[in-house]
Amino acid sequence: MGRGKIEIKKIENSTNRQVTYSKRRSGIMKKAKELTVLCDADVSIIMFSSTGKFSEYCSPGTDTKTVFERYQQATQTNLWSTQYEKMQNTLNHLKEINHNLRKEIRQRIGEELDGMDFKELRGLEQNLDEALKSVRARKYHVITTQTDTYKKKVKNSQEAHKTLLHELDDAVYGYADEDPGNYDSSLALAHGGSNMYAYRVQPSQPNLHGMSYGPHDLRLA
Amino acid sequence: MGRGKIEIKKIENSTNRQVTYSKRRSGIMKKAKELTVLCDADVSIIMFSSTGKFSEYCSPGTDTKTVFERYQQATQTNLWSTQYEKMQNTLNHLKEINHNLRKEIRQRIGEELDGMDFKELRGLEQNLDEALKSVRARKYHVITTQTDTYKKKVKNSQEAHKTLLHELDDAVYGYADEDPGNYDSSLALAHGGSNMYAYRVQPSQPNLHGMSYGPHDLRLA
DNA sequence: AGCTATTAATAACC
DNA sequence: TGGTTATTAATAGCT
Repeated sequence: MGRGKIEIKKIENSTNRQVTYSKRRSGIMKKAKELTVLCDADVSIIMFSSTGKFSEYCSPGTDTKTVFERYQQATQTNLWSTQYEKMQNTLNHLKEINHNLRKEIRQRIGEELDGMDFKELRGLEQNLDEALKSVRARKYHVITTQTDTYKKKVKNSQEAHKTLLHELDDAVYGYADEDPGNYDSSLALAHGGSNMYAYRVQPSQPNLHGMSYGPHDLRLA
Repeated sequence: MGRGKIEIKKIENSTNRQVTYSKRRSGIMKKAKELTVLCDADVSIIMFSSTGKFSEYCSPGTDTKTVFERYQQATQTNLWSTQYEKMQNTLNHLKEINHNLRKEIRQRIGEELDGMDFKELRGLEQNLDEALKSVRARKYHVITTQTDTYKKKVKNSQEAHKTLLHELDDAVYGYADEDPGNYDSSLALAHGGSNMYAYRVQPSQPNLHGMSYGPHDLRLA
């Protein structure tokens, strides 16, 4: 269809090749558009010229990504399956670990003990007992340190106070100072805010519902 | 180009539409082949008819996947990055949760208490104390149940034994029976296998090193 | 699926 | 690139 018939073989003249590419490319694109409209089809065309110039056509009403996903469905060859599966496996692995960690915590809280036999219960009991000792030791360490710190603070304040008083004595007038610090606050802490730790398990129960990744179901239950 | 000019609008007659699709499709595929040869181009065509029938063309010397990767390069749009990022976020989220769960367990074991203030330590102490009570209660429940079960078993065995002896008396010859059951096993359990629970934390430390997903770094630390 | 009158695409030219 | 035109190629309507 031209001034002369041509043989279908590579056009060696580079300029001619470019010209022909350009013209025939628009021809194909036009045909694709017509097919899309006439036959209500979804068409995706991607092409690169010999010089690497990129062109594409995609039917309106869809997009290249969608077409490509349908293509993968149709050819049963998910090009990303390897990556997806690895990720999925990792996610499942983490989920399982998470589950186990949660279970362990529940058991350490004293819940969900039904599945445990005597041996395990005995081990847990000993373990908790030792933990309790550690926590108590640490608690006493902290309260002692804190008390000491306040003692020192008070002592320093008192000395500062004395010094001030001396300085005031040296001067003509004498003022009364304010309370140098709240010595009792550590004890207040010690008795208030009971059972604060109980909330700790709560933030470990994340809301991961409704997360999904297209064809692969990755909801985290 | 036909017996009459046609308007470029959807062909309502389903049969006609199918026929036209089929003819024009082969026309486009032919054009694509010619373009490939004449102009040394890389072409990928994917199409779906209105009935969902899939067809493709791809220039020899490349493949759809490669073309698609070049397409992504050309358009600067990694179509999977969104999905990857979502997954990555989920993985990071899970990792963080995991980390927190582990930390909580370590604290419940009596380790890593340095960062905790007095209030928290006091809460944890109370919590552990209650847990310990629950575990002990459960332990006693289990051992009691187990002991009762064995008692009943032994009783039943003894009665069976008696019955057998009576039957043997009725017969002419008398046989000595075997040990009817290991009554002591529950007590053996009670004293053996100490601290079995201590190993429990171990399997919660998975080896997830060296996992990666191409351009996105998904190692799980 | 074939046939063919007719339209559409395009090779060679500017 | 973009336009013109002689010519070939695609295809609409029919069987």
